[in-house]
Amino acid sequence: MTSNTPAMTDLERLRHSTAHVLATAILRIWPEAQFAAGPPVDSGFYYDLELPHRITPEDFEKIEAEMKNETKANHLFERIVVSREEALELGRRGELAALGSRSSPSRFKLDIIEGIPPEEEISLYRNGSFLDLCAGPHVMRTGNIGAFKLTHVASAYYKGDERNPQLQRIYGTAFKTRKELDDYFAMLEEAKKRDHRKLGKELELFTFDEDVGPGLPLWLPRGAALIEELEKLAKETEFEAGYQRVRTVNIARESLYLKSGHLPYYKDSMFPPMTVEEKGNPGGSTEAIPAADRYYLKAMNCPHHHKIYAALPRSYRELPLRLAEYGYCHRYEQSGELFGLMRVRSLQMNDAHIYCTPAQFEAEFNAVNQLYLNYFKLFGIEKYMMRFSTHEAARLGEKYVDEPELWLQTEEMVRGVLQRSGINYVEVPNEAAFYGPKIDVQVWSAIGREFTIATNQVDFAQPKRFGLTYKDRDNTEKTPLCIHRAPLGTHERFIGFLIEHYAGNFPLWLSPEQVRILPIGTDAQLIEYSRAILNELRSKLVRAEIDGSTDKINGKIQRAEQMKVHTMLVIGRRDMEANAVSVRVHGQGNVGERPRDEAVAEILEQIRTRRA
RNA sequence: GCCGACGUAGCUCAGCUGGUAGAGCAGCUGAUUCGUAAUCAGCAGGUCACGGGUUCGAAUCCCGUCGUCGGCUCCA
Repeated sequence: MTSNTPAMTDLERLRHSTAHVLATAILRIWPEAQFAAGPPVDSGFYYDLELPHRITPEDFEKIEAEMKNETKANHLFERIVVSREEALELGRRGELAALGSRSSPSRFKLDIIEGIPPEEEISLYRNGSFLDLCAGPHVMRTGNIGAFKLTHVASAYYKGDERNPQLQRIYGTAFKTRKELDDYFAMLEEAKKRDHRKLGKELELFTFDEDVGPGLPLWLPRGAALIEELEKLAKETEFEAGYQRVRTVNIARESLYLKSGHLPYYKDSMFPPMTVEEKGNPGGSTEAIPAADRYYLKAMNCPHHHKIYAALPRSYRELPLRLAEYGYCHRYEQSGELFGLMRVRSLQMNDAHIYCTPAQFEAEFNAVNQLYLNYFKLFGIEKYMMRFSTHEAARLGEKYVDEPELWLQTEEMVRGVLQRSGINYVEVPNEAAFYGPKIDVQVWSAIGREFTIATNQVDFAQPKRFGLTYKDRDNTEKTPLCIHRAPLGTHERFIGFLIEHYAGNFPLWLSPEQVRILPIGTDAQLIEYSRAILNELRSKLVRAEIDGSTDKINGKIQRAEQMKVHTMLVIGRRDMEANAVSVRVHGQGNVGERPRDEAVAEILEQIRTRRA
């Protein structure tokens, strides 16, 4: 609210105005409330405030009633331009974000005024007796706000800095019409059904257990099937693209992470080390052995991969060298950050490191971006955004390795790749990895949450730290560039995303249970026929099951549908006699009788081509 | 990590202002020849997250711990 009239959509304008109405209502009930910022957000608006009374959802009704009074009064939103001195004076008298003069100054508003650049105009908005520091814009009158509702309370640090006081943040949403508001809440209800945590439980994909630990998912057989399919996809794709697979261990000595530079930059995100005392020598030698050593659980694969690079002398002829691994990493995320599968402490990354010469960089970096696009096409992901994160010169040596020229040089290379390939991207300063600039890919889950699903990072720092070199054409040793990439992110987050993306209705190739055979009745001959089909499918590596329960056929169908089994083969006497099966597809219902061989062939083809 | 809310059978949930727990589904047993979204009956299943405290008495009140969720900072 401190910049010049920012561009706002009509809906944002309406919601921002609702935030003012919210503040008006709160002051009617709690006149001592102090307000900070109240902007519109994607799903509505919020206003941050400081108040001794803890606002709970039970207070919402009362607050909404006051808000209603304010919209009924249909006050004009009046814009008033003041001088900096006038604004400060009003703030000192407590008249900003207030209904009139108060004993205590409007402390947050005063602080906000301090932050407004001197050349910028300072504006206030008044609706009825409520006056607030605000850049606007607003709707004409409070009565123009069609329908609103408060949704939840949360806490937030002032200006998002944990050293600042914690404020109460009240969230709400608003629309032009009642119907749009109702539709919005109906949509939220629908979205809840897609929540990967709910579906993960219902479809028996994964579980968390207190004894195992927070943020450490256990994959049930049906979830593990999803993992295996993704790995198969990645292995095939990467093999074709010239990657080589490697395998590395889960722990390493402290010295590895000191060398990589992770420890100073990344320590907070790693599990604390374990101290190992080497006792004696199994070989029986009496020679002294280093006493104690600290080992860390690996939080990333790169240092291990660098060691694999270093294991052999490298020639320019071998480059680009692409080392890939689906390694397990462990990161000590803050407890408050954990969120279903989307934010966990143990993760399996679709990781690879590409070592290349500067001349090869553009082609390699671009190939990785293209890999993303191919994957997105396969999964039908249409909405995504590439974020190009760069360094901040002021934080060299602290957040970023102190190599000013290399930063500028590699950032320019990445920018060039992006521009020449015509990919849509946004550039965000001060968000790079400590070792180089990067591209993150953001996607939106069905619930509307934004996630970083993939990453493509340049690393000019670690190869040097590890002393990685290659013998170039001119017989000199040179340091390669390294690209860290994870197009499918981690299994945990990617599968969490896919669950919501498909609402649990996976395409056949991914489906945890691809086919379920449902015999009608328990006739011995029929069971034998059904089992023969089951065995045939399994011999072709199809994840097929048979429902051998004594339920009636409707009951069997119900259970299979509830588990979202992709293809159901209903088999009765009629089918058996015709050497056929009746095919039912989840989401489509009965698609009719098919000759057995044809039905099997069709299933295999659909899996082979990973058809949606 | 910080602020707040929540934590009852495998799952979804009931249990009012304290009087030592209930349903449906799933599970088990038995019966049921059933053609495209639930066949019937019986049985079994809970130290009400964990640990303290208040009380004659606590799933219900208080404190602590753990976990989950909504946010804040952070990230794949």
